[in-house]
Amino acid sequence: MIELVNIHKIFSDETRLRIIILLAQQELCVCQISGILDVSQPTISKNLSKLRDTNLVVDERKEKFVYYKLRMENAVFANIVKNIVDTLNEYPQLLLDKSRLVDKEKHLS
Amino acid sequence: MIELVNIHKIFSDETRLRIIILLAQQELCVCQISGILDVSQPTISKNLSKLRDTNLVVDERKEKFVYYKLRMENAVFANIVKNIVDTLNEYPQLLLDKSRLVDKEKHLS
DNA sequence: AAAACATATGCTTATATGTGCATATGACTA
DNA sequence: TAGTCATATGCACATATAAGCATATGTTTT
Repeated sequence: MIELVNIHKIFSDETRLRIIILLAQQELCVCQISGILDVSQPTISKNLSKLRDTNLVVDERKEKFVYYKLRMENAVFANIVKNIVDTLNEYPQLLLDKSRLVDKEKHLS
Repeated sequence: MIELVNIHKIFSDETRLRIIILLAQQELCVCQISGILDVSQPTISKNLSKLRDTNLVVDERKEKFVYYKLRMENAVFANIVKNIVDTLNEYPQLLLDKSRLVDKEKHLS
């Protein structure tokens, strides 16, 4: 019950929601998320810490960067993420974030 | 996007969550909810007001009582409610609330 | 080893939010 | 029409939470 409430609290912040949906596309490091969402590095870092504390992401260092990826073990969490991703067209901001991610990926190739 | 966040805020409070799941069983008046959940009347009333302001419940007066029932038009909201109701066994408090509701109904017959 | 860089964290401030208590409101009833 | 009852609301208070800024931490690279 408390866990149920806490999961919904996680989605009750716009910044955190945007981070989660970005990570639903692929794993990313702090500076990539900060750049794509145009949100300060400490804000991203703190939100990711909260997600890690709730066991909703895992982090892994690769050279200079710390990459975060979603953990989908929690069924409630996974369902909510899936529902949002499946209806992404309804959320312009999330679509924009996703397109920015894709653009940045292109520049790498 | 903001609406998405607001829906999740609705579920981010234990009292409100309990009210919603109770109402998922049947429509109820303020004093019934207050009695079943053992939460003060003003608290129940304020939470119901918030739900009404978000268009998630409707109220209807019948004699001395004001009955509230869920509105299921919002797909995001409806999905979350359904997921919780479908896995109610995982949430002892919600099961207890439901059993208290059933008990009170029995006394009426 | 030192410098540079990515990330994490402490502190502060602003704001939001939940509840208790008292009381207002408004409809039903005698 | 008064009184009673169910519900709503205003105010005060406590708490939670998000973000900014500065800076600490720790790893990599030269």
